[in-house]
Amino acid sequence: MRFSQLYAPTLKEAPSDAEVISHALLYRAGFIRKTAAGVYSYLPLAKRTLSKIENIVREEMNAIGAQEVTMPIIQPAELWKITGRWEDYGPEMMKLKDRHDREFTLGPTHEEVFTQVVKDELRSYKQLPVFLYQIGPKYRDEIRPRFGLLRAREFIMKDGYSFHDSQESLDEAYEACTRAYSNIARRIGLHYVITEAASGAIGGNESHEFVSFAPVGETNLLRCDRCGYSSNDEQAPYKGEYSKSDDVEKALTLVHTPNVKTVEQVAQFLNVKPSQIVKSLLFVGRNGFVMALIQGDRELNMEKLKVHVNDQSLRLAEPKEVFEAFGVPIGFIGPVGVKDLHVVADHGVKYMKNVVVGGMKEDHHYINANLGRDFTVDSYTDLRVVQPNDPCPNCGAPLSGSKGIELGHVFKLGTKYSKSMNALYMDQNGELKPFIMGCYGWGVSRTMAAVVEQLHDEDGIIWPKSISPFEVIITTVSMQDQNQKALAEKIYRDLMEKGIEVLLDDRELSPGMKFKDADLIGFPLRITVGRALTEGFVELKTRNQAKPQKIKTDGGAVVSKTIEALNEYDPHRKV
RNA sequence: CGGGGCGUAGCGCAGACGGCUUAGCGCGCCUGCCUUGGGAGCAGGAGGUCGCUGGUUCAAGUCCAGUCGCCCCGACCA
Repeated sequence: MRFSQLYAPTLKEAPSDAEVISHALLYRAGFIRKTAAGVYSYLPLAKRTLSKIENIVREEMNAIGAQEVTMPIIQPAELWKITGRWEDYGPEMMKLKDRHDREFTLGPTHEEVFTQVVKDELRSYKQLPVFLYQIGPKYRDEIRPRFGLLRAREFIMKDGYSFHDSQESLDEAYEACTRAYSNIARRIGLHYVITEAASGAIGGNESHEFVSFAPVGETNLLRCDRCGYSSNDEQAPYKGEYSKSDDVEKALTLVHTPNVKTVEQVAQFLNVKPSQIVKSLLFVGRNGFVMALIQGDRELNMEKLKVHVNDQSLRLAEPKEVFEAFGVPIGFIGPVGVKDLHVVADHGVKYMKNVVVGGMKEDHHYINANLGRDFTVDSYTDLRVVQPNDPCPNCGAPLSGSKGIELGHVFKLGTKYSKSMNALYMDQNGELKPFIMGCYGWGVSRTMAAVVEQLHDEDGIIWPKSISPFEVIITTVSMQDQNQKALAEKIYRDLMEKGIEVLLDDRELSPGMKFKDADLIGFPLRITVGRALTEGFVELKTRNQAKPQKIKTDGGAVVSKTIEALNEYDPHRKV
């Protein structure tokens, strides 16, 4: 490819809305343009990189016996109503209607469609297991798209689904996919970790995430340096101590706390520690309100609550809803005197005495409230978000925290979808049984951004060889110089003959602009044909190398040195 | 969806209190000359219904209302 013919509009300045480095660099380097909020167009450079990522994913999936298919993006609402996810997934789905007013969604994920396609054809255990996958666009109407490709409303994903007649068979596919994902991350050149994760709205009982390290990531990682445990903070169980109070129960008292709403404000106003307050949060689910109680200095893990009450549609209640139902602003909600309300508490609440809670009356809180005497709890569970320095659930050592980007997610779904969709096969004993299913996602477009987050410097992107749009760029310093021009052309042809993907910068531009573009786009290797040619040399420089090496132009060394440099190239290393 | 903010040339921005006449600046773009090792220089030039609709006014990018779009913060997940 010749740069003069390449559509790669590079920019000196980043657009003002680019918040994160991957967004700014992919934009400036001419990979992407924004079409709408959270919707991006992929230009030729991006298309090349995305294709390479897709091919790596494809090769690894094929290698474990998964078969590629393409399922429709448009899916009928009925399919989603069968499994109840039209409501559960609800607001996050892009919905549309056809001319007959029939409802559809642009697929955010494809469990229903895959199960539907398979259920009438796979009837015997002899036909199992089957593992299918596809690579294509997905649509999620995010509350707030942001961070460019990292949180888009339209994105490219590989999603796979496996169907089994036994847990052991599912375990095998799950293991295989985990290996495949490790290969993918390794071949792309990402630094990552595999963590235990929450399964969220996808459902199921076991789940792991592949998370690449990045400070802008939205996944909170918890890791144990002693035993190697790692987890998403949505999943990690709290295995620490609960502080137990032996204080004598004092008299319940309603106190005036004007305009004092948050835990911090209450603590300050009443001169108590946040750990002496019980935070009361109201959620709305399909059976109405649920009140959750947790010690004031701890964050509540909504995933844990959803699992505990077995309602994935659970969400934090709007202040308006709360006021309409209870006549109290959210800052003053509390468990004392509530009736006909499902109350769930964190284990820690059991051991607290003389706590501060909302007064269920505007501008009032109770002090010295005590469990059993003043309020009751229907059930207890672990509701805490585990934080750095909490003990490791495995070995008890303090956990450390870091941020990451979720790229891959594997789930053991079990029979959630096959049961509700009546997807049955016949086993050896002639019994009809629901498929045991697994589900495996990998974010392809997100991977491109995640790589940029890990591999860049002040000049631009530093692509790993495996997914760089081109492996080599040849920079012709002066297009007026016929010797330079001719040699650049020759190297260009020689490298292409060896199957190397090379871009020839044959533009009539000042050398500065060519160098800047090359660094910005981030090709692994640059061959400069310039002034050194008068002494019979060209220069060879990897993207992360400070100083170029000079190569004699005669004797075919250029091609061999190029191949050598590409093979040794490690984008993570600064040279 | 709630809160905050922004919409002026392809990009980044300036145009306070209502009036500098013809709405500017930098980058980019076009033409010519010159230049060719880190986003060169000189000269000339093109490009705007000031997001849209309505209102106030002798006069509106500028004030008001509505609307659309976008961005940021807020419990989202590939």
